[in-house]
Amino acid sequence: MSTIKSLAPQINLPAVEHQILSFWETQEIFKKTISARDGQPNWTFYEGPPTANGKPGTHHIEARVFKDLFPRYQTMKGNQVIRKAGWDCHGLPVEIAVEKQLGFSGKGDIEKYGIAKFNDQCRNSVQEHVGEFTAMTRRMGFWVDFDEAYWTMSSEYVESVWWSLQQIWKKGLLIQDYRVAPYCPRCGTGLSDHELSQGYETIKDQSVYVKFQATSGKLAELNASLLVWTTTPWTLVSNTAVAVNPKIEYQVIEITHEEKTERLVVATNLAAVLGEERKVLATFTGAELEHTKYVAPFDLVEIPDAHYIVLADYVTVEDGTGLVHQSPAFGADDFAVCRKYGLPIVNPIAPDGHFLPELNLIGGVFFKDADKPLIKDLKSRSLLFKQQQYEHSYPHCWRCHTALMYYAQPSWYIRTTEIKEALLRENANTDWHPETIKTGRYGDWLNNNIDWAISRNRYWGTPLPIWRCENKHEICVGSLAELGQLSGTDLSKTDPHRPFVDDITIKCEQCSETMSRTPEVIDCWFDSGAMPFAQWGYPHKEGSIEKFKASYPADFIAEAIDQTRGWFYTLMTIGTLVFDKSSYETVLCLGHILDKDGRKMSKHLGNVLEPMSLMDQHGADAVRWYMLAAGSPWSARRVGHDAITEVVRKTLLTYWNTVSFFTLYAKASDFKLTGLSKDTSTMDRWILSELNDLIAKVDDAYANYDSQIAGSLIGEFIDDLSNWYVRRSRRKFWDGDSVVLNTLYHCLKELTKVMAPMVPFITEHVWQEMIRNLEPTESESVHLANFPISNKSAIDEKLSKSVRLSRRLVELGRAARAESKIKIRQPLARALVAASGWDAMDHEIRSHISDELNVISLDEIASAGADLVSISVKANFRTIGAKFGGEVQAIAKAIAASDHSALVATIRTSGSAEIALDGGTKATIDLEDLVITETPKAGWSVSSHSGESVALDLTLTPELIESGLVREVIRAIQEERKQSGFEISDRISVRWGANPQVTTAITKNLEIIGEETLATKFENVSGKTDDANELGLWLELIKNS
RNA sequence: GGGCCUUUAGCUCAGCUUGGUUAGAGCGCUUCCCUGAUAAGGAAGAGGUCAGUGGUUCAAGUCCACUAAGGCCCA
Repeated sequence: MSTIKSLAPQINLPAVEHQILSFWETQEIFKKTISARDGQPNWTFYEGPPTANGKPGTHHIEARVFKDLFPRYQTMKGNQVIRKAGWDCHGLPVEIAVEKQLGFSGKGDIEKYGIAKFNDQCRNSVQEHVGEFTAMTRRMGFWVDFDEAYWTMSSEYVESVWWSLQQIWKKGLLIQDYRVAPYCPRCGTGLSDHELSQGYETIKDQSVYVKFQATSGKLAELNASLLVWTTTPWTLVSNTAVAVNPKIEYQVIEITHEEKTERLVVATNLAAVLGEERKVLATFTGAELEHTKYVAPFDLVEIPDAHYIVLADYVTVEDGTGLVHQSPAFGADDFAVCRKYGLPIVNPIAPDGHFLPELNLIGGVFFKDADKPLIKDLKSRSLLFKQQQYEHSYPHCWRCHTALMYYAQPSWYIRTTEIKEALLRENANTDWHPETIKTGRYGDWLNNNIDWAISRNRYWGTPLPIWRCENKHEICVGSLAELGQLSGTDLSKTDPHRPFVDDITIKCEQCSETMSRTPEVIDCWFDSGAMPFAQWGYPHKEGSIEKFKASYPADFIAEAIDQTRGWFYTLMTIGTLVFDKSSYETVLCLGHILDKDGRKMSKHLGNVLEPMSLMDQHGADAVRWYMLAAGSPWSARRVGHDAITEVVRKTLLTYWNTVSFFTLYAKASDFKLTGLSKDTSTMDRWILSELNDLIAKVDDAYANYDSQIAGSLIGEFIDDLSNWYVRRSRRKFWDGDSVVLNTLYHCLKELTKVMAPMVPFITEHVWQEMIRNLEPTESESVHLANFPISNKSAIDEKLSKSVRLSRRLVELGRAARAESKIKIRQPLARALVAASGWDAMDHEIRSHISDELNVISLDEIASAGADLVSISVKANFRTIGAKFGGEVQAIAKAIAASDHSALVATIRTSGSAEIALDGGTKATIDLEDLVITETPKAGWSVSSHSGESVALDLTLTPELIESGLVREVIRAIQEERKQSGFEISDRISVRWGANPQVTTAITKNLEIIGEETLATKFENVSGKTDDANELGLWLELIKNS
């Protein structure tokens, strides 16, 4: 027979959490939550693998809290939720970290060092950081299976990725093309669009207006020059053409500039750049200017058959001159236009970002540094019309902050534009939280979809499995086994990374030439987007096909908003490319975590909250609750210590103290668990109604991925339970009433289960210390329990409303008390109440009001008689506005001017009343159109709000004063008991002395005082009043032995 | 340059979908009250031109337009 343990109200949450962590581990609770659901429906969650290239930050906790809550909830709902951890191992971030560590400054250093050794370092770096992520993940209580974690660098993962690339290649969607793409000259690699978006910085550049002398057609006859504006003077070296918009109007304008007469061509709408005084010599449409030849600004590189005007619709008159200089190697639009005209694509810049060394003037100069000498040269040849500083945001490498260049380069693309319709279809079927992302940010992105550049000229990544021969025959390999067969070697033990795969050659089936691997590795975003199948090694590994089929697509994924173009996109796209179906059905898209001042957390600002110490200071539950329930998960939120402390105080400790309270009194009264009693009070019925309502609503909120609503509902219930149910039932707990103890126990048990997915530690602690203690046959862990089922028949909406009204009336009464300056300990004879809903309020609820306000009787205000009550009335604009529209002000005025008592009397007897308006018209109003406030006329303390009033009769009789004194005495003795450190059930003897008035009160009420304070003996020590309190009372308590 | 979001008390945020006449809550501050579970609870007070301007309406924090500041995303 277990006896109940009394749990101290003080609790060290972080310390408890460490105990719980070791309990979970030794008992393998996580594994049991999964094996217990064998044979039950799968609920699939995909873990988006963090890149293990640095220490985890507090923002990593955010997504992981949500990734834990819903799987825990679904498990409690009876589903099997398999959770594989994952690590994103490849990619530039890892390479950069290693480069830094080794003090490298570019690709040359890596190749000198050796790719094999470098990649080894990358592998080590990943393993090192994974340790820190694992520790943080464990500490926060995020349950994922680390033993079965997938690593994107493992052979089976890489082979699976190869297989998917082969599928895409077979569909003709994996191709090599020249494209102008953002390129980091330092890293020596192109960047994908989702990488690009992370690195915009605002910088100042020199923008220049340059004159190109026309040499053919009408413009040459007019001796005019094209005026061209550019923010990238270095691209003028490879100027190939000038684009105009065929529909825009252009003018030849004569001006005097720097004491010379010049004739310049600009778009009519932008002619203002030439100054105020200008003479228009001719007007052309852009279309008329096509093929006009001109003299190129520089003659440093040879560009044959070029330098004429071309037409392009993208040219606008928003800035510049309406004539756009074309340098096809360095601009995507330029490239497309020049290709259309069959113009050559000439690139004078080497892959390291420096101009080719053999060039005059700027040979060997870094592209960004070439602007100055080039501008100087233009000036010396009088080709520079004007230059000015231009501030704009320009893309930089997101890792090394080097200014990027748009650069024509051979690159491998996945033709995602070919499957745009399918992507839009899949997106339409996806359940986004919040919903706006679907058609907003993400939908826009899909609508403007461009082909995915997936190759990287780097080292540490999944090698692109394409082999080619001299004659451009190519083959895409889907596994090491296949590669071994083609190359005629046993590769089963080969690491499928560079440089090992680079050495493997194949004999071309078509021409017998040697095929070697194309040198690129792939975008690591492809790796993570392939995890739905690659995590199982699909389709090569044994059993992977079944496992994949059972877990595709995911029911649920969750990440922060920056993944819209990252993982959310690659996951959906690869799924659609390979299986014609998106990889997930529901996606929760979270806002970012900011510091307490609303700034992004970053190392260089020094405002990063270190997650481990945050959790060790406040507890992981507190951090979890904050992330889940404070503010909207989808908007950016600030995190600071104060906000988390509040969670502890308000929610977690209030919950814990209610538990502690229960155990204290359950122990004191030798509690027997009997289940819910049929013989309950209104208060019991009320809290059980609230409980069942809570269960239903939280169930709903969790099912809809709304942790914020779940959190606020739970918070309200904890407040109801602790600050109303327990507070109002205190007397019964003191008496050891089995009904209230069982009701409270039931509420706490169900509440614990409802809260468990959000705050798994403290609920587990309560489960072990209280529930398993009383019910040893209950499940081993709260996380193995089923989610409670709401008993809908117990929900009593009317009762709930009635209790809410009673609590509002208590508030009003307390305000009236404060106003009157009469302490609550002093009983009053009577309070009068005016409120709709009072009639329906049951006797017990009314008694709680009189108890709280310490008044002997409580009556409806009408019973006080008409002469005692004054009535005031206001228009209820909401109903009157709906009924009368424009007349509302006139009616309100008429109501205000009417005899309020008479108006109310009429409506109360006949249901409606006619009131006359200023213009002679009449309006019929009824009770709902009025806000009635009834207050007593004199000798009362009154408080009113929204038509509800409580009035206190302030008359004090000698009897009332005496019982006030008795209450003071009881309170003083209780305080003294507490001070003396007595147990709540200790019996005591009281030695006392007091002034005559108090002495009379005490001697007349010894029995009551004794009952309340557990005092069995009283001894009046007369004359002992030297150190009496303000009441004139002296006390000494002795514990009975 | 384009799109989206935010702007309400000293601080953190509700309220806006569905417009209604005293704009709420928490934290912090002051005074007081209650209390044999509580690190809690309650009342009162100080603290708001609901970013600004204009419009729609009998009535705007709420709807519309524009502007500003901040943020995010794209170019």
